[in-house]
Amino acid sequence: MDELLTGLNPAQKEAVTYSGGPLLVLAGAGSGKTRVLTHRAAYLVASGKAEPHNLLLLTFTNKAAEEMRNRLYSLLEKIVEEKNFDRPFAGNFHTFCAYLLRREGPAIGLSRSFVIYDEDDQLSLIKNLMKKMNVDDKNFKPAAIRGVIEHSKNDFLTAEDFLNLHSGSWHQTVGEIYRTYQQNLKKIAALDFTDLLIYGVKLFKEKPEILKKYQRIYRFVLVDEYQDTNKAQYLLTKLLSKESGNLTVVGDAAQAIYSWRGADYRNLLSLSADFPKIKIINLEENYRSTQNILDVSYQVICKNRKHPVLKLKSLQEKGVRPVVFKALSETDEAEFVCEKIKQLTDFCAVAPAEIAVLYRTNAQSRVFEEAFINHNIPYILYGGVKFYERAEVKDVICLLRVIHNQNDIISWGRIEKNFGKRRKEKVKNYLQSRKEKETKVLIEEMLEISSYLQKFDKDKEEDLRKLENIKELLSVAENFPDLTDFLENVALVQQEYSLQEKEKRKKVGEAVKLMTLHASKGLEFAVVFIVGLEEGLLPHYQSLEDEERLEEERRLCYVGMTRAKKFLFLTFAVRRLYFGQTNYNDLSRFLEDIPEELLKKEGNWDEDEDWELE
DNA sequence: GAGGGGGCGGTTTTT
DNA sequence: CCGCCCCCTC
Repeated sequence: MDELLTGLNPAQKEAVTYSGGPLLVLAGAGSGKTRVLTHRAAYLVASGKAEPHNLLLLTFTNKAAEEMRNRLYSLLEKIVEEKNFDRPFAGNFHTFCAYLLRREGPAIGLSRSFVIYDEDDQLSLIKNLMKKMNVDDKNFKPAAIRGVIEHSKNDFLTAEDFLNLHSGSWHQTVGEIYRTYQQNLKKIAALDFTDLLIYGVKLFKEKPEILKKYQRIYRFVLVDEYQDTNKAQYLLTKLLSKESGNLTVVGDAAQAIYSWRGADYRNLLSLSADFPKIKIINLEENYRSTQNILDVSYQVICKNRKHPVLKLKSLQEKGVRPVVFKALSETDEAEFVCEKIKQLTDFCAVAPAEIAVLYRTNAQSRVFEEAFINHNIPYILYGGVKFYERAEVKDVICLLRVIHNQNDIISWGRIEKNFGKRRKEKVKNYLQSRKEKETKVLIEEMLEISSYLQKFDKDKEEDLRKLENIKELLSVAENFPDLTDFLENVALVQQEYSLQEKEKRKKVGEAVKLMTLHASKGLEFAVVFIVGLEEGLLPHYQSLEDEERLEEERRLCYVGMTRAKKFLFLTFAVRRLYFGQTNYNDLSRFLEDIPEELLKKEGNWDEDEDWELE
């Protein structure tokens, strides 16, 4: 038990051992927050307050969930073996809700064998409905409508609420689409991602006896990255822990960067109202960055007024001042980054793998890719199409989904479109005669009868990659012989199996990382370049008019800066070619917020050029 | 059913 | 400027 506390600082220790009910841990960047959460969970077990199955650990993303699970399981390994305990549930909200609804869904009228629709399926369904309803897709963009529907659902607004709330013909039409969309999901027995969460809440609200059952099982609810929860997730955690009061949440409002998809950092703050006796612990010791980096980051984030900001203290040395580089153009900027990388790797013993280039938009990556190729710098580009979203993979999955649920008209529609009418008929015939089989066998047989693979030309590199991906899918299927399990994993775990991903993994240890600021959350690097610090880019031009959104851009900048352990470079370009247009942007207001003496200027500054340009 | 051409849109992205 | 999506044609 004591080994769970060794190496923790006093605040961390207090958070791990606190036994008085609701607990809110405000954990700054690099302050060891996942460590606190997992150690607390393990401590509850070690001290005999809970058995592992009484714990429920939740977070938003698979990546974070996996990290959390691995760390916790290794902490619990010994005791689980000794006492023959089950391992606790540690996963993301959607997976938990899917588990819950497969079990208890019938109580609120759901089919146990519902399919889960992803964004692509949602769009197909919406387009499908719009055609039937004779709505033109010029004035009514399916993607926009999908967004509106999702937002409404996140706010627990039904189609009827939506129609009552908005007048205007555009909204009335969208409301009608929303209503039809929901009806169709019901008919198909499909749930979209948001449904998983809101039906989870609905279940608990409408069936108190079921809620009670789960409250008694999960006597300790622990949530990581609480600033990323949306309304439904907030309600879920609140409902589950209402009886026990044992809710532990960890988060940092200053790192909330996902409000555009429904996350609301105010959930972190409203907990105090819902649990008046909540204990609040601040983690302000930073193990990651030098004090110089933290000072610069603080100057940026402290301008935010709508949420508390922690003042972090570094446990590392003072370090060197972050550099601000003025580039003449976007190519000049990329050249500077290459030069610095060469210097750092050649003379400062920094490994390329320890370096990251972070940008606001994916479109900025191209220039860096070109420069890295020219300079022979190995790199990995993050972002791009996901394995399960690849056309060929999705096609095969649709074959399986119609086995699972023959009413799935969206999958049938896709099969007809991508396989042709004749092959679709063959698939239909096959379904009449099939027996229970393992997933892999099912795929093989269906590929055979639909002669799908013949679509591809082995001599074309592109097609070869697609065949490779299908092969990969087959080997995933080996791990999930049960079809329902397989489809659930496909929908919710979304692990990467693509060939590209394998190549990436091989390079991880030796290449510079290129990614968006969003993608960098939770990671750390010895050297960080934040590029394109310009008005219109960071902050992004679509955020300039709105105070809330500007604050989020500022948090995004802060998240990027606090990824850096030793060296931080901030760059901007006076002139930039972007989407084929030359722009002359002012330097970012976030840079102007930093007192000049905290930075070191490099690049094309004019003699005595004022820091404050405005 | 495939392949070419025109038009348009382009922030971030997880489940 | 690039890439995707849709539609048209053969």
